[in-house]
Amino acid sequence: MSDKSISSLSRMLSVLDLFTDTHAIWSAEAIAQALDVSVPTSYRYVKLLADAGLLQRSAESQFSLGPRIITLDHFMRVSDPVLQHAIAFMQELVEKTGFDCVLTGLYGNQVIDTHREYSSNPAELHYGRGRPRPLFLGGAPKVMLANLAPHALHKLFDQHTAEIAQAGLPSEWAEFRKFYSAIRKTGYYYSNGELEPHLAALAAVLQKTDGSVLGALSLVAPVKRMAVIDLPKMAELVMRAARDISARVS
Amino acid sequence: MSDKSISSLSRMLSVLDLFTDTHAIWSAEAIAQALDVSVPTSYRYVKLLADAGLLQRSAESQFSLGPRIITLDHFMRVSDPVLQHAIAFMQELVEKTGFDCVLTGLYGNQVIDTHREYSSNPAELHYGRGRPRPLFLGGAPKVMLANLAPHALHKLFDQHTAEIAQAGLPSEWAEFRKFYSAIRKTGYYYSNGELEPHLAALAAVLQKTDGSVLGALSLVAPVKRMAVIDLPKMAELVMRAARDISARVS
DNA sequence: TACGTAATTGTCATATTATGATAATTAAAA
DNA sequence: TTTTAATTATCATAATATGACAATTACGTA
Repeated sequence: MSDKSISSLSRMLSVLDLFTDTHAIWSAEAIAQALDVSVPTSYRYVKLLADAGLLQRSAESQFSLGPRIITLDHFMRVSDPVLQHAIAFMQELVEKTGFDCVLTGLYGNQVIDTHREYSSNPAELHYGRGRPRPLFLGGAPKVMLANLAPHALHKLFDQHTAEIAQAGLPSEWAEFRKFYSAIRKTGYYYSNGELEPHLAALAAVLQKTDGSVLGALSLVAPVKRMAVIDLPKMAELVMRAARDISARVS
Repeated sequence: MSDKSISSLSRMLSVLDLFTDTHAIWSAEAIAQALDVSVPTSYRYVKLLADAGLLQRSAESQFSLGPRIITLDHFMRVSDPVLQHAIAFMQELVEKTGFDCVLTGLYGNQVIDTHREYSSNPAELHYGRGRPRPLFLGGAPKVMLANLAPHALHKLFDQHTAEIAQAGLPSEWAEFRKFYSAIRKTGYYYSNGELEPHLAALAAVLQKTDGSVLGALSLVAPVKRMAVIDLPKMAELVMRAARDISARVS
């Protein structure tokens, strides 16, 4: 690590990291400052990225993320086998329960929702696809981590000490492992107000026949609507759908 | 132009161009061939792009588009003012008409659908966000081009002679211009089976107060369901929504 | 329209680093 | 294990990315 001369290639790519939901527009000059490169170089980066469609000129000598991202995301969706097979089952779950249904993926250390089927009255003014989520809060990450190979889980444990403590999870590896092991045995996880105070979710894992994690399937609803729900029955529904999807993908 | 030594930066970015909906998975070796670089270099590219999250390792020493694209797309959606304001109006249109409602954007020479509100029985097993669309077919591109500054339209005319001919549009600039001018005056365009034989669409333009094009708003439905539709009334609905959205954005 | 300012692109010498050939290592398969 | 393929490391060299500076273009204002 240290500061082993960053390659220009990755430096150019790091321009994209600047663009977030809260800071969606950057000037060439601001980019130059942020990356510690000269202004002409910043313009060069921006030009190349814009030619590739990853950035676009916005009003007033500002730049924002470009249309190619939308297209690439489209390609991902139409060629994602999990998504392909999951949608029908998700729609069915929504119909049966009246709750929102969410599909989540685990990419390295990143948990991202990849699809959401909305009920007629969605649980909230929704985030939808692409929202980055914390690794240790909420149902979907729980069931995915619970089904990871032990060494993979241990790696995450070592890398995220602070986050783990903050989420109120055991700081001892043995305890930590037991916690997730229990979830795996249960087969689902019910999260009550963990990610957002007013929302509850019930999640089950999607996995290939070899046991590797494909993602997670969740039903999401306002906490107060959960009062009258038969949790085991709902869990059975979600787990069956998760198994069916998993089977289709394999 | 000619073959003025392509920079390594853009060559690396061109890796992304290889990934499409029909060819979503590439090996490092295939990439090396496609870009005409050595295999080690191909691995270098792939590694950098994967570190940035734009690619990810797929099974069996293959690579596919990565999770960062999903996140970036998410950022685009939550920070896109047109999308923000359009959704409510689109939902209302769907409710009133029972047809699907589509939001489209024009990015340089690219027409891309950016959002779709589905009716209870969607017009087709849908493409949704991100589908790249032809420039000269269908309603949305028509109304957007019709409201471009003349010089911008002329530029497109010069660059796409073949496509224009194939779409059955005038090959003379004067005629071509008149055609689009007429659409602009009408305020909307009704496309019957142009993009896909069984679909009809009615589109109106979204534009800023200075006249620049923001996008297009369309209602889409199967051709056969159009038999009983009062076209002028429907046009009025779409145009009003388009004006309302435009006003909000400005 | 012309002017003045900021934004953007071009030029060029130099240092940086991207590249291919080859070798070494790791991962997967048998 | 052995064998094969996949991936990374090494290193000399050619390629090119970079910054300083200048030139140009775009843009708002008088």
